[in-house]
Amino acid sequence: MTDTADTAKIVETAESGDGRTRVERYDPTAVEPRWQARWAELGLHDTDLADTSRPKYYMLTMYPYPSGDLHIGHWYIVTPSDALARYRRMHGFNVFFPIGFDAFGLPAENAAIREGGHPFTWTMQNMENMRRQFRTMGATFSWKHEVVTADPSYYRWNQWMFLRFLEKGLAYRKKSPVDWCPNDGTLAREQVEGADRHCWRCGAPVEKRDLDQWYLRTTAYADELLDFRGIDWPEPIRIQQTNWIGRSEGAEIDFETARSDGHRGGETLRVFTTRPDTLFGATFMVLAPEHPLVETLTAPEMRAEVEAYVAQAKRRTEIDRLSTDREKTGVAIGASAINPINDEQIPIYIADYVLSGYGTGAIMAVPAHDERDFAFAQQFGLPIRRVVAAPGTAADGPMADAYVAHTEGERLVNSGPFDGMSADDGGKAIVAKLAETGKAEPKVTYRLRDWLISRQRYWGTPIPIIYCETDGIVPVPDADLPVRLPENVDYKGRGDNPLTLDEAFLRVDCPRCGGPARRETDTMDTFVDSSWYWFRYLSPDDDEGPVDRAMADAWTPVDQYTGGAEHAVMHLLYSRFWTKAMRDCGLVGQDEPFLRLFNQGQILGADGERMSKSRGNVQDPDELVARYGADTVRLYLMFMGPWDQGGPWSPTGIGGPHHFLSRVWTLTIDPHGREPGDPDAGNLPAGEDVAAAEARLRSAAHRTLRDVTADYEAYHFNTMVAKLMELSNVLFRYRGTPIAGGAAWDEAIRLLLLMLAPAAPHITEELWSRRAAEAGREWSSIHTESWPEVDVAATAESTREVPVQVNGKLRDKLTVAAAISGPELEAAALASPKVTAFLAGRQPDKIIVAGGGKLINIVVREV
RNA sequence: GCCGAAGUGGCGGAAUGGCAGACGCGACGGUCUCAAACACCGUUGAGGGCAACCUCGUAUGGGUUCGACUCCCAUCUUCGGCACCA
Repeated sequence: MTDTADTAKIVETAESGDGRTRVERYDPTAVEPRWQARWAELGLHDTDLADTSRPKYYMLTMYPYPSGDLHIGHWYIVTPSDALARYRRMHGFNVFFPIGFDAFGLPAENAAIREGGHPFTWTMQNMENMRRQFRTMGATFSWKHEVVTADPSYYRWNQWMFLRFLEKGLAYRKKSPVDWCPNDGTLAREQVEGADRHCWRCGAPVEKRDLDQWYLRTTAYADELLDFRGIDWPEPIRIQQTNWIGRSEGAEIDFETARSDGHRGGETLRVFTTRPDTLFGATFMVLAPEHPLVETLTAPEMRAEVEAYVAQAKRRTEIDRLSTDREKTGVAIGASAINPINDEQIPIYIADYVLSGYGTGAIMAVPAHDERDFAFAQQFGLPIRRVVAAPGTAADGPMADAYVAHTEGERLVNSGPFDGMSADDGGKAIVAKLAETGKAEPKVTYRLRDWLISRQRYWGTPIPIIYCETDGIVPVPDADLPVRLPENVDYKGRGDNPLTLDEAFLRVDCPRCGGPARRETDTMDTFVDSSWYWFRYLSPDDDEGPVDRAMADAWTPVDQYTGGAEHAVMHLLYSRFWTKAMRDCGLVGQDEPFLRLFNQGQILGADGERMSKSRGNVQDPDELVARYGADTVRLYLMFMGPWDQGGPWSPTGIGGPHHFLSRVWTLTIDPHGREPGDPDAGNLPAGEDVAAAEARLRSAAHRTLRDVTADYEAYHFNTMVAKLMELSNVLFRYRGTPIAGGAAWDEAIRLLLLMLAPAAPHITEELWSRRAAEAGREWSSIHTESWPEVDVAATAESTREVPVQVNGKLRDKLTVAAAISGPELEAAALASPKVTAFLAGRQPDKIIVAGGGKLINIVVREV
């Protein structure tokens, strides 16, 4: 890859009348498009996936939703990722850095309903605009591997894999409630507004409606998903996923309902508890309002009240129901249960703090040892009986709070034959006792629920299922895939799914009996698309299967995945699940999708809110690129702060990086220039001769290289840029002096450009080409260079500064030989006049030489 | 509410047990200029002092340590997620 044809000549510097040199100024608009075109022409970023001569590196960023325009948040994700991709290439890796679009989803439908267009058109136009904007960044995406999830060649494989999961028993159908508007059909969470829960479009009150829907069995992998061995993920994400999965060990225990007026008793009520040791403390029982036995158990005189409560609970959100802050509500249903361990009769309540989807939807309430049960018991005047006592605590007597935590030496009390056992042993013994008669068994439950993938919407992957009157649920045969979305749809300005009205789509012959049948009209959650897209980048046009196994084996797992922490428990967990499910279908040979994860922060609008068109707080990068150039915008985004932090967007300060790049430009093309304003211009610093100055410059350059390399590795881009600025400041100090343009200077410039190249690819490429031209070398891209090596010898220093503290307060700084010994350092510190003044004749009690002589602290008793 | 994260100059931030405020923005002063812009050099946490210097200071209150922005406990505030936004 060599070429000299359009390499610019170094610009002549001319003396102007005022004695100042006039050099060509840094003009990114002239430089950037030229190099972008050149890189594209040379195919610099099109990864050859078949090349095995170099080690592979799969660099992935979360693909964008084509919302319309790229905003500065997209740049914030991509810019450092691109810098890393370039950095890894300089280390000899064959880097794959693909891009695509998460093209299905709600906003496209909203636009279609609002504007009367088609989600397809809206999405395609947005993608075209975003592709253009991505190109102005100079990102090294491998465009020829692009994936668009709304394309039948992609979603076909969602359908195909769904059918494999169905065969494996990983997909199933179940009734479950949705938020329903009579005019606009199923509503998403964000489409339900206000405390009274009304439809965002038409304002109608939102109802719950039970629909038959498709689930994926994520819970089958719950234990495996808790195992993070072999992947290097941030601890907060691992903790969040662990808590989300929420593994609880405990027991299921059967209570029988008691005979009473109008009720014969004898039904089994199974509860799940993590605290079987507290069974003697169960003073009432609580069912979820949705529990199937509520209907049969409710006493006639309670029926009206219970039904009203059930209706009210249905309208509450889960967050609201689980709030421990809210006053406890509930209703006694007029029935009792019998505690199997002591035959005690306890009343049955329904309350919305018990959820039907967790455990068995019923609990034994132990107010003495559970905070929510305690609050409920207080509210309803129910007995609170202590059954676990910490050492020194009386077995009886009033309790001000639930005793939940465990204490060393605690014992069961008020628990009949189990009194005196530890909570742990007692729980096991109680379960074992009941297990003899089949009334209890040890059980593990999870907070994690199976994944509901059915969506009552048009703009998604059709679920490939046919309903036949004789054959029931019939999968679409593989040969008939993809089930395509019909193109002509009419939303009629409403939110419900137009597929349900499309006769041509709906009517189909049953693949088994040939009789009349009906297609499933639900489509898949868009999280299905994003659960495996990185495999498809490797073989986007493959029509034999979803993944090319050989490619997947060679290139996955992904080495580095970058995206927002807001995806901690959904997308990132679904992707892990999907990979494991694919593995179990024999499609891939790995357990985990992403080896290393990094969560970059989120750029908010200037108002501190999430950027969105409706808020009008979106920062358009095009404007900034036109004004400062892509390199400045890239550098500013990296310099703003730590990458994992994000924060409100403010362009204040973008002048800093621009200024820095201008200085790099000036240093490279005009080393001998001088500016007025510096009284020392042209002179070496006092006390330095040429040799000392060159040694100092080399030392600065190689220290910078050492530190910048560490910062790239640790993704500390803000300090990386700061260190390059420091080096440029050092170089500016030597500009116009006798060492400017010499060997040490030239080496420092070379290192500076190489270190800056991944972050600011255009200006470095331009300056690199000019240096080549000046030296009469043939051009080759700076982006094909190797990362330079640190000269450790050059970084050594003969003296260093040691802070001296007295009682932890800084009192002096000593300049000492770098190789000074500990005792010598102590002696020097004690000899310091400032130190002796503070000691005022007192003998030091202790002298601490910290960090191998990095700091000295003299401790002396205060008088 | 529950789970996770973050609070440091006028502003973005640096320092992850050892010199608080690197680097940059802004502001102020200067050089250059007829002038302005650009560029370049310098000053810039607060308070006190002529000065050398001193005191205070990392959301708040406590603790551990020779030494705490950093570790522990409690509190406050802000942000992300809570299963149909992506």
